[in-house]
Amino acid sequence: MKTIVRIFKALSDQNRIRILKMLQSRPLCVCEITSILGLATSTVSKHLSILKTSGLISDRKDAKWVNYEIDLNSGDPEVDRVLRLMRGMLEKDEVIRTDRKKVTTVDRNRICSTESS
Amino acid sequence: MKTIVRIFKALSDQNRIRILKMLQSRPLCVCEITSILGLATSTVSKHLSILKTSGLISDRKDAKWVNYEIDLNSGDPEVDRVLRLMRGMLEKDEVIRTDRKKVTTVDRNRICSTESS
DNA sequence: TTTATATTTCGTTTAATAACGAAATGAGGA
DNA sequence: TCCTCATTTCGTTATTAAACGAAATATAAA
Repeated sequence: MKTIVRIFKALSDQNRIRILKMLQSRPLCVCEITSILGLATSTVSKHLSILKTSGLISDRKDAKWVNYEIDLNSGDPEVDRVLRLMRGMLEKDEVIRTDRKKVTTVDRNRICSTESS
Repeated sequence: MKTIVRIFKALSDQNRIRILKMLQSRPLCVCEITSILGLATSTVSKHLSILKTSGLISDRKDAKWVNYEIDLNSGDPEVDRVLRLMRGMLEKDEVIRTDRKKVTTVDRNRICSTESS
């Protein structure tokens, strides 16, 4: 039960839903997500840790970046069910659509470092 | 998007999940739910209003009671999807199982009024 | 119309959450 | 080793949420 509540809590925030929907396109690093959401890095990092604790996503080191990705084969059938649900949701939402476009054009080598947006 | 966030917020509380799972058995009035959860009436009423605002449940007056029930054919496909998801979830959870048992034996004519549990 | 009772609303308190900037961590490259 | 830079953690602040009891509503019965 605690697991399920944790999953729904993870999804009960607009920014975390946006992150999850972005990750459906491809794995992203913290700074890419930060530049799309327009939040502080520390805030995004916190959102990602909440999603990770819920089991919906996982992280993987890649050179100096940490890539976050949707955790398929998490082993938890409840997580899989929710991830399938999220696949079909919000596909026509305007916020999600523009986030998706940004995901295709964002370049971590430009975006990150000292520069902004 | 706001609708979806509202739905997940509604489900991000253990007591509200318990209520929703109870309502899968049959419609219940506020005092029946109150006696099973062991919370104050006003608290349960608030939980029910949150679930209702999310579109997951609806209420119907019946004599001096207000029956709450799962809102099938809500018209909203996202609500239907989530309700279907919840159907298959937590079926083996201990808390949910004991709640279900209590639902079958609870009698609003005895439970309500001045008496407790 | 009065009384009883089921439910909602109000006001308050306490706990949880989201946001930020600054400082700490940790891994790669010079 | 030392520096750089992406990320996390820490400390703080402001907002939201959950709980309660008391008071207000509303409906049935007397």
